[in-house]
Parts: sequence; structure tokens; C-alpha cells
Amino acid sequence: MNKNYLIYYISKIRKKSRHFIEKGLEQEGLDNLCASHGTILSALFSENRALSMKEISKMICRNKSTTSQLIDKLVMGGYVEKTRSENDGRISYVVLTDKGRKIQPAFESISENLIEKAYENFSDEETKELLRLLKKLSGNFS
Amino acid sequence: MNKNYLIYYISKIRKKSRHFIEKGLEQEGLDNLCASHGTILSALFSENRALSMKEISKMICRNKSTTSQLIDKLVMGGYVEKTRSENDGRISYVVLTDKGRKIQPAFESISENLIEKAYENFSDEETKELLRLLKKLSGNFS
DNA sequence: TGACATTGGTTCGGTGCCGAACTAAAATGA
DNA sequence: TCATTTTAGTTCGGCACCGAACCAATGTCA
Repeated sequence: MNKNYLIYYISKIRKKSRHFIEKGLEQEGLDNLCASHGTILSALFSENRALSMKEISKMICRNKSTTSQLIDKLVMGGYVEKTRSENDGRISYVVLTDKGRKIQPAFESISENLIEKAYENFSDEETKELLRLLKKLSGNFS
Repeated sequence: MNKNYLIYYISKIRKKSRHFIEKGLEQEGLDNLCASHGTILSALFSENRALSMKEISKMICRNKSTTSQLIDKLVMGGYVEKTRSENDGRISYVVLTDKGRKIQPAFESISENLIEKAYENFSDEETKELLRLLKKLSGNFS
């Protein structure tokens, strides 16, 4: 058992999953979007409400400048819109457009395929244990 | 149990571990080096021989153009040297310089600290199981 | 032996992502 | 009330990383 393989596996899995997602996006004709855009849209789908930049930033674990740029691209693509908050002029909310809502099924399918592939041959027990250990590991760095 | 958290944890752990390594490098005065440079140097330390670009590329899981650029930076910093193979003019070998060898202890200390922090409160059993499951997961994408 | 394919590396353009500096709006508090 | 601090976002410069195009050396095979 070589403990040092940990980071090796982690970054390999991350890279492969990103690649998987980006291939999926490409097949759905959603070129010029990357995995992070997918994460943002998924968040908007599941929350089903307007989200502020800050909320999105936190959800996708990217800093605010990155988030700002990612959203810009989604706005350019017509998938989301930004509106200034009426109560607090600093906040801008991001909402899905019709075009954005229309691609939800594509995303869900990619996401399902990813999960299916990742956990292939995993028993429920193993899946559960893996998630528990990853959570614990992640917490150790905080 | 939400299977979708998998990628979330994975990228969080990756990001935090990179951050940890880069902080460590900074403290050792090895600014302007990133985690990938660390991985390359560690490979050179542990293999203790000249490595070709291709070998390095494979070991660090980066494509050849990225590897080329990372090595360039290490050459600039005086940590490694590149020499053309005599048998095969296409291959260039990378070797540590004295300066490169001198920072081995710093790297090992960072690496140890990282492992220690990551596996904090992990039993041997848990560590072993985590590594097994990650390996399995990683294999599922191949 | 000479055309062609393959292989190891580099160069180039582009993207994701970051931190620092900045702007504008809101909160604070003397 | 007004200066100061905090907060939400944007802009900018820089680096890691990638794929595509490219180059030079080697392998292949008729």
C-alpha cells in the first residue's frame, strides 16, 4: 500500500471525468462549453431559482473572477441572463433563459452516464464507503 | 447517499492538495514552481536516473506540450538539464542538476506533510480501502 | 535505396483558472 | 450625517494545460 498514490488517483479521476463531460457536451452540440459551465447550469437546474454570483462561486468552488468569466460565456451563449438585484445594487442574479432550460435533459443524461460509468461494478456498500472516506479526506484539509 | 457528490469531493481534494503543495513550495522559497514541477522532480528523485520527456509526460499525466513547457521552466530555474540521446536523436533526457538534488529534502518534507494531513484520523484499514476504491474508480474510466 | 509512416519533441493559439487591483454599492459607527 | 470599512462583481496580467500543426530523426518496406 503506497499512500502517495492518493493524489495520483485523485487527479487522474478528475481529469478523466472532465474529459468525459466535455466529450458529452460536444456530442450534444454544446461545444465551447466546459465542465464548469455544466456545473453552473446543473446548479441552476436543481435549485430552480435565480442565483447570485457569490452563490454560484461557492457552489462550483471557483473564485469570483473565474465565476464571472464563466457566466459571461454562458450569457454570450444565451443560456443565462444576469439581472441586477433591486434591493441590493451590488448583487447580480443569474437566471436560466428558455434556451438554457432546453438543454437540461442533455445535461442530466451526461451526468447520469458519468455516474454510471464511474461506479461501474461498485456495490452499494463500496459506493457509500468511498463517499464517506472522500468526505472525510476533504474535511482534513479545511 | 448522493452519488453526485463524487466529482465534487474529487475536485475539492485535488484543489486543496495542490494548494497545500504550492504553499509548501512557497515556504521553502521555491516560488514560481507549481505542483506539477514538484511531481516531475519527485519522479526524478525516486527513479534516480535520466528520464525522457515521454516518460515524464506519462508519469505526471500531462500531454507532451505541457510537459515540454514545464521542463523548460525547470531548466530555466537550473533544477534540471536536458541532453540529447546519443542512440536516438529524437529523444532528450532530463537529469537533475546539483541545485535540483539539493532541494530533494524540501520536497520530501512537503510530500510527507501532505500525506499526513490528508490521512489524518484514517485507520490503516480506511486508508487501504480508500486507495483500493479510488484505483477501481479510476480504472472504470479507461 | 528511397518514399512513406511513425515517433519524440517543440511551437503556437486558445481556454480555464487564479490573485491582485479596482469599482460601485451597502453597512457601520462616531 | 459623513468618513470608513465591508461586500459583490469586474478587469487585468499571468500561468497551467491542451490540441493542432509542425519539425527532425528513425523505422518500414517495396
